[in-house]
Parts: sequence; structure tokens; C-alpha cells
Amino acid sequence: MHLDERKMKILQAIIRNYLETGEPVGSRTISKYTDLNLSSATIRNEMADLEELGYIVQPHTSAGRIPSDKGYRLYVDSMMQENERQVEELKEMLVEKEEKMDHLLKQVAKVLAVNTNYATMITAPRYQKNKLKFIQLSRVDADQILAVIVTEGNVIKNSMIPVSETLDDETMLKLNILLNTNLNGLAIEEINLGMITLLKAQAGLHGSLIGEVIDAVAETIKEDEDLEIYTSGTNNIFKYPELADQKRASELITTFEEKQLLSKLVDDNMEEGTGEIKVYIGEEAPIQTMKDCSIVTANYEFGEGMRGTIGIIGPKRMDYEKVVGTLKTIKVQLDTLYQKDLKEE
Amino acid sequence: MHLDERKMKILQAIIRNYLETGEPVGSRTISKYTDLNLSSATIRNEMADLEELGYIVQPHTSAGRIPSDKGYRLYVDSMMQENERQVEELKEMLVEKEEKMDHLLKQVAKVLAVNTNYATMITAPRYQKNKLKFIQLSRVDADQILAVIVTEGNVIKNSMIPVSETLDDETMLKLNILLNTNLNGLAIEEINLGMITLLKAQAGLHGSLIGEVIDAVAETIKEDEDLEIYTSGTNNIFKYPELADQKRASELITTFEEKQLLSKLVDDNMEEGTGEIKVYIGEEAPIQTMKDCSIVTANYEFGEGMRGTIGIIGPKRMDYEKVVGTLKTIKVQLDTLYQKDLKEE
DNA sequence: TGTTAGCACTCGACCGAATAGAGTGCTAAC
DNA sequence: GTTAGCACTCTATTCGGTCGAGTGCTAACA
Repeated sequence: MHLDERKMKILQAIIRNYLETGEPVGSRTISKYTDLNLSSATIRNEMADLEELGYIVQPHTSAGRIPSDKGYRLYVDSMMQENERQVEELKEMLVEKEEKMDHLLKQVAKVLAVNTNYATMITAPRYQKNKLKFIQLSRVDADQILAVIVTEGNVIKNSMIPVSETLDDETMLKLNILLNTNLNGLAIEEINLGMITLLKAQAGLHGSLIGEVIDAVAETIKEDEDLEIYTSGTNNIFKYPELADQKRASELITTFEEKQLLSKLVDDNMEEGTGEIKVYIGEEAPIQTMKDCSIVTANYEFGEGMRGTIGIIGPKRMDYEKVVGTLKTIKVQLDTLYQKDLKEE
Repeated sequence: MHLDERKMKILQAIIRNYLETGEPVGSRTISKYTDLNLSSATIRNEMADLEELGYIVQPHTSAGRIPSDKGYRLYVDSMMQENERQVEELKEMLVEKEEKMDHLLKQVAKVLAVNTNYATMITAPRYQKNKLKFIQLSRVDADQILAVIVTEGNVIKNSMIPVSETLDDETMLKLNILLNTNLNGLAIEEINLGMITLLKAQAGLHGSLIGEVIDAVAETIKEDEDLEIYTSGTNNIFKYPELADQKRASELITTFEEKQLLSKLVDDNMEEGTGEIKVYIGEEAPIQTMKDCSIVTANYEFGEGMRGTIGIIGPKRMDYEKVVGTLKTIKVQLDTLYQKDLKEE
């Protein structure tokens, strides 16, 4: 069933107004707010209809109306018109490119939080298909060697491996060549048991060491699985009375601190591919504690196969236009950052 | 001026009681609470004295008394008696030793938070005198090399260095030897301009590369200066009504999120050396937003010259005995962890 | 001289009634 | 189909009153 144009306009006006004020909005307000030139009585009739259709609700009998989840949903899906204004500022803020990944991510989270006045999160990019590019074993001490592993996306991992036997330079060189010639270019899943046995055999005496190295490699890469999530602006929730009461605030803060909980958001989003911006409204959210919030997420792609998620969490009366716009900008920004990286090097 | 024994006992009783309940405590309560067998009237007289001396205050005329900062201070300095009970649990929780530093630290913060019901923070150890142990340059691509730097405490740092010239294996080897023989065992401050010039000269054609590497080394080590701080249990502040009102909660949450602010705590503490446990009460805290809190900090030593700070932040009516005890345990635990590390390897 | 019982007093917390005001739904007129 | 008007509902706020915890002071007591 479709709403006629007038109902649409009224619903839109209600939502817009509520986004700003956070207060239930009454018929009189709308009567003046829109350019429809209708009296409050007429609006009241329409509002009764809209309520019956489930787009708005009344907190109590003699209060104005506020949008329901369904109302927000319609708004987000068909009535929003993004504006491209503050996009430029954002770009500038990001231009001071941070060289270290984690700094960059923290920076992004912060810029987003400051810019939108909502809580934000961003995950480090995950390596979907993670090919080995380079392995280097070095003897650091008599009894430990350092394994450095570089993957396709220029992500560097280290691991200290204790060894019982002392290895001479020549052996080290051999091992390095052995590992590099055999493993480079492989994704981690491709390193199977057969290959390992082969390597061990080739390494002769030092077969057990090879095992340890491979374990270290596997572990090192897997380590990313419990992924890093950076958050910022959690205190922003106090700016919205509907979230700021003790129970809710406490729950939300906890959710933000226990970052694992946020990973639901990520998983949910990952399946979708790089796709579009996604909006969860109220109960739609995959995280129970956020049922009074809206969440907007986007995936960004940082080089091939490395994908991360950005999320903005705020009250349901979130400024969807601004948030979606901002998120799109950041996404593009991050997507292109990697390209620039390549050029510079 | 010294308090007589009875006043001491009464003050102690007031504080103990207030720590538990968070409510102002009246004369009648104390009359029953202590084994002094005094009537409430007598207590009242003594309390009037204690108030005049500044150890307790009255929120309003007809309320009981609560300890002032000065009162807490006296309590912490001379009346506390730690108890050694729950120490064992804690040890067990930490025994599952995490191999990765950041995991370990997060874990510690969490264990502390869960155990005490206060907010906690812990900094990664800082390298006071940070000697180079090993440098390794590897060619990863045609146009970039990877520098791996290992310092005395087995802390590993990476840095990608873009290069214009393509270097052959032999040159790489030479450079590695050059760097290692000259720089190993030096603290970063010891690498001065003269030395750099010397190295550059010795490197001949590749002098500029040396410069870049040294820069990378410097940068890499300096990077730690903006130190990592891990926090946990921030939501615990909601358990204490006196901190949980919106204004305060928001401020505190912000402080915890903007971890730089917490670094004041660290700096303040570092000067002191490894010393004792330190307690800030109310206004004593170096962070304005925490003037309604108490903060207990300790330094731990993770191997020689690597020092970090642990802090527990809670309401002024914090269970000082427990906190100090717990903190001591953790501190010892961390101190010894490094020793164990050495043995195992 | 130190301790205690007793009492008047203070002040916040709590409760209920009264009031104001925002907003509705309905009806009747345009 | 639109609107003016009105009775009605419900919340938020305010105000006075009461309750009770706790105090300070005084006078009596050991």
C-alpha cells in the first residue's frame, strides 16, 4: 500500500522535526512547518491515519507523535536527500595521511565522531585472501630467531621463535631461500600438510624448525581473526537524552568497550560484499543492547581483498542524511588511499 | 596535631561505613558500630570536633557526616590494613600467560576491572633506556625494503622504506653488516650526527639510504612515545551513584576515551621510579575531570628499564585496602613475568 | 570532668493535590 | 474535503505538608 503525496510530506515533516528536537511533534507544529497550508485539524486527521498505518506512534494519549521504526525505515529508504556540503571539510581532515595503519584508523574514527556527534567504530581491514609475499628468518640471539612475515597488502607480522639448536649463517640463508621459494605467493589456506612435509624433508636436519616456523606463520596470520576495532565518541551518547539514562548508557558503554560484541555488526556486514551503505533501525540491529539506536555501516576496501567496516551508532532520530553522506565520503577516501599508497612507493 | 585514639577509631568507623554504603553516616550508627560503647551523644561531640579539624564534612545541616579528602588521606596513610585474601584468585587468572604483549595488557586491565569493580588502565611498558639489539634490512619488492628493528627488551618494530634505486643482494648484506656492527648495543640517544655521517661515508654510494634507515629507526622507536594505554571497566562508574550522573559520567567516559589525558597520570608517576603504590584522593588527582574520584597507581617493571603504569580509578569511597592489595599483587606478577620469560627461552 | 539522656530544631526526601499546558479526537459548520 | 471549536486526556510542574534522620545544646549524672 502506498502513501499519497500529502501523507508522505507530513510524515517527512514529522520525522525532520523530531530529528532536530527529540520531542514528540504535534499537529500545530506541522501545520506551520510545511508549505501545505493545512490547519492543525486536517493534519490531525492525517496523523491518525499515519498512526493506524504504523508509521508513527504516540508515547501517550495527549502527546505529539514520534516516528516508529517503520517510519524511519520508509524515510531512509525513499525520502532522504543527501547533501554534499560538509564533504570537503572531511576530506581535508583526512588528507594529513597517517603512515601507520592503527593511527589512521583511530584518526578516522575520531574525525567521524567529531563530525557527526555520534559514536563511531572502525575495524582494521581484514585480509580475505591473504597471500604471503616475503618471509625472513633472522638469528637475533643464540637461542631465538625472529620471523618476519610480509603479506600481499604490505602488512608486516613478527614472531619470536625460541630454538634449542644454534644455527649458523649458512643454514639460516638456506632456510630463508627454502621458505621463500616455496611459500611466496601462496594464500595461507594453500599451505597444506603435504607441502609442510615436503619442506621439512628438504630442510633435513632442521625439519622441526620448519614446523615451528610454519606454525608461527599460521598463528601470526590467524591472529588477525580476533580483529581490532577502534571506537570513538562514545561519550556522544550523552548528548541524546533518550540514550543517556543510566541503564542504557551503561549498557552502551559496555558494548563499546567489549569490542567483540561489535564484531556482530561486522560479520553481518561482510557477507554483503563491498555493497552499499547499510542502515539498521532500532530492533533491526543485530546487537540487543542497541535496540534504541540506529546504526549505519559501510565497508571500505583497502587494496584487493582487504576489507574493513565503519559504523556510526546514534539515536534513532539520527541525522541520516548527514551520516550516510559522511560515511560515503570516508569510504571513498579510504578506498582511494590505498591507490595513492601504491603510487607513492 | 595528632588525633587521640578514640577520635581515630571514630573516624575510621565513619570511613569504613561510608565506603560500604555510600550514604552519610550518623552518630547513632557509629555508636553501635564500634566497640567503644559510647552513646550517640558522645559520638556527636567527637564528630563535631572531627569536622572542625577538617576530617569529615556534612553535606547539609541535618545529615550524617562523610569523609573529606583530608579524612581519606589520613585513612590511606595510616589506618589501612591490607588483607591478603583474594590474591590467589588473581594469580590464577594471570597464569594463562598471553604471549602477545597487547593481549596481556588488555587481559590485565580486564582482570583488574572485574576484580575490583572499578575502572582500570594500564600502559604498555616504556623503554627508558632502549638499546638496539638487532637491525635487519630485507628487500621485499623492487622498490621497497623492510627494516626490522629489535630492541633490548625483545620489542620488534617494522618499517617499510621506499627506495628509488634497486639494490642487489650483496649490497643488502653489506648494509646489514654495517648497520649491525655499528649500531648494536647503542641506546637511541647515542646515535648522534657524527656517527651517522660516518656510516653514510662507509656506505659509499648508498649513503642516502642509510640516512633513511636511521630516520626510520629513530621514528620507529620514538613512536612509542605516544604511548598505548589500555582501559577496562569504564562502565563500572555507573555502579557508584556519586559518579553516575550525566555530567560526571560523560566527562569520565571522555577522559577514558581520550587516553592522552590519562598520560598525565603516567608522567606524574614515572618520576617517582618504581617506588610504592600511589594514591590520589579527589582534588589531589592531576586530572581535573577526576576530582570526584580516587586514583591508585603503581609502576611495574618489565625487564630492565621497561616500565609501565597501572591505575585504578573509582569513587572516593573506594575500597582502598582491596585495591592497594590487588595492585601490589598484579605488580609483582608483572615484575616476575619477565623473569619467567627469560627462563623459558 | 567526661558521659549521657532528652529535647527542640533543621533540612532533605517523599507524597498528594492542584494547576498549567500541550495535544488529541470529535462534531458541526463552511 | 477542510476547518473552527470544544471537551477531554495526560504529563510535567509546583506547592504545601508530613516524616524521619540527624544534629546541637542543655542539664543531669557518675
